[in-house]
Amino acid sequence: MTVSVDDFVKAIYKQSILTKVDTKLSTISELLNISNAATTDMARKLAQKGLVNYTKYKPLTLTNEGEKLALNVLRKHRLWEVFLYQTLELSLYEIHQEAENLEHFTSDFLADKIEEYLGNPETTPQGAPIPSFNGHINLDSSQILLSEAKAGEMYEITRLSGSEKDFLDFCKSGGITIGAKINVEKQYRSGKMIEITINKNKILLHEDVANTIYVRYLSIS
Amino acid sequence: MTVSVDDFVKAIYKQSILTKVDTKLSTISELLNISNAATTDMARKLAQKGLVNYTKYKPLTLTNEGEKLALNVLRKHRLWEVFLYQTLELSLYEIHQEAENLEHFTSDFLADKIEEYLGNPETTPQGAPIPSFNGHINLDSSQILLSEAKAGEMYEITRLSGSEKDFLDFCKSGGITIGAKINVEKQYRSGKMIEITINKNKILLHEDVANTIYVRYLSIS
DNA sequence: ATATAAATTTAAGTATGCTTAAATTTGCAT
DNA sequence: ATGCAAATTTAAGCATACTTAAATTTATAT
Repeated sequence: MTVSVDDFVKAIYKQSILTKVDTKLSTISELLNISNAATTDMARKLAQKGLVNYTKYKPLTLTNEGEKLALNVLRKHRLWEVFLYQTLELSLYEIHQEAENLEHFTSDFLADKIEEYLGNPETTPQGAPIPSFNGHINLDSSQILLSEAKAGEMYEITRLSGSEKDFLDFCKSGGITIGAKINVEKQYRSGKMIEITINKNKILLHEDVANTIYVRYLSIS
Repeated sequence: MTVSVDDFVKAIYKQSILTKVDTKLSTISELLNISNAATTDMARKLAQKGLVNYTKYKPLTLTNEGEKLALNVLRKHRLWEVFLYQTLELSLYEIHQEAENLEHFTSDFLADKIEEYLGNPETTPQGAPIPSFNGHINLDSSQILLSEAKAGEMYEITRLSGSEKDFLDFCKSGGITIGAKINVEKQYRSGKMIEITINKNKILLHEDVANTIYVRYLSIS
């Protein structure tokens, strides 16, 4: 498969698990930064190849085959992230950038070797689950988006799914790291903001940010 | 740069240091397994980009810029080879295959990190010198091709430059490894063969094979 | 129900990196 | 020096992965 095909199925996959609504063609165009015409083109080609279900004017979904490919690419991406973080000590931002390139040119054989070397890690340093070689992925249902957390309750941060430098720098400086305990102080629904405290520090987050942070409910605070 | 461009300048570079004669266009076509028409096309495009010196019907050479690019790609290739061999314990054949893909998608930044992690290795497991980040390469003049070695003299194997599975398997099973001491028994110039002994074992090699093995002269045998 | 806005598709065109076939140039042998 | 073979270039064409602009379909609001 080509880089474009990998990225295409990966985009549909990520979008489909992120939001439960159907994946609009234009959403994929935006994610991949290509025109709608190019997306239509690709959708037709990949339908032909049996990777995408495509009917004119309808949302895009992956076939089983397409999902398998997406998970395979995601697996390689995430194994590289763990490796680059643990072994070569790159930053959270750097590992994403490098893995984005390496994922497309990593054989299944090499991915297995990396996985073995790392001791079969379950998640990346950002807390993302790593699909197994056979396409299984651990979608932990106890994790919810921070934007969906209840005010007055305590949670543990389990995953930072954003990959932008600003986001990761902000999280680091604010103590928003995997495993950190937080209190959700208030949800400003109309303002699309959420107020949390970490180690007595108040932090106000916009929904866009809270939508890329996953947490797990801690019953007793 | 694209994969094709990387491979093109790499092919010219390798060819130019391997043989001292001018690099024919058709040689590059063969090495890259593309048509002469495609090579002509690429040569014109890369001349335009300042990477290749190209005049119709004349041999191909690299500009300084082109050589720098070739050495940069070679550096990444060879750093990956060391890494895959030492850290992930792949075979000599496997490391070449994987590095061939990874080399094109490795940032200078990542290459530096790998180099640092490995402790600034001088050569690959096959004995090939690793160019430095600034494009310097240690072309050890004390090394000669086995095919040019003198009968009756003793040599040390310093490099296996072939990358085919059969070649590497043959070398391994015959004890032809980096650092091994050999005696050159006879040069069958007309038959393009050479007879050597390693650990009392006689081995007869064809010129094609002897041309991918580098040795260093050992004065006292 | 229907106009209109939004989303999507179609059409035409571009760059890259190839192909094969035909034309041309170069170099070597006599 | 010339004529032929080998090497190279030109020409025409193809697939991929895009672009913009125009046409069409779908969804929404009144």
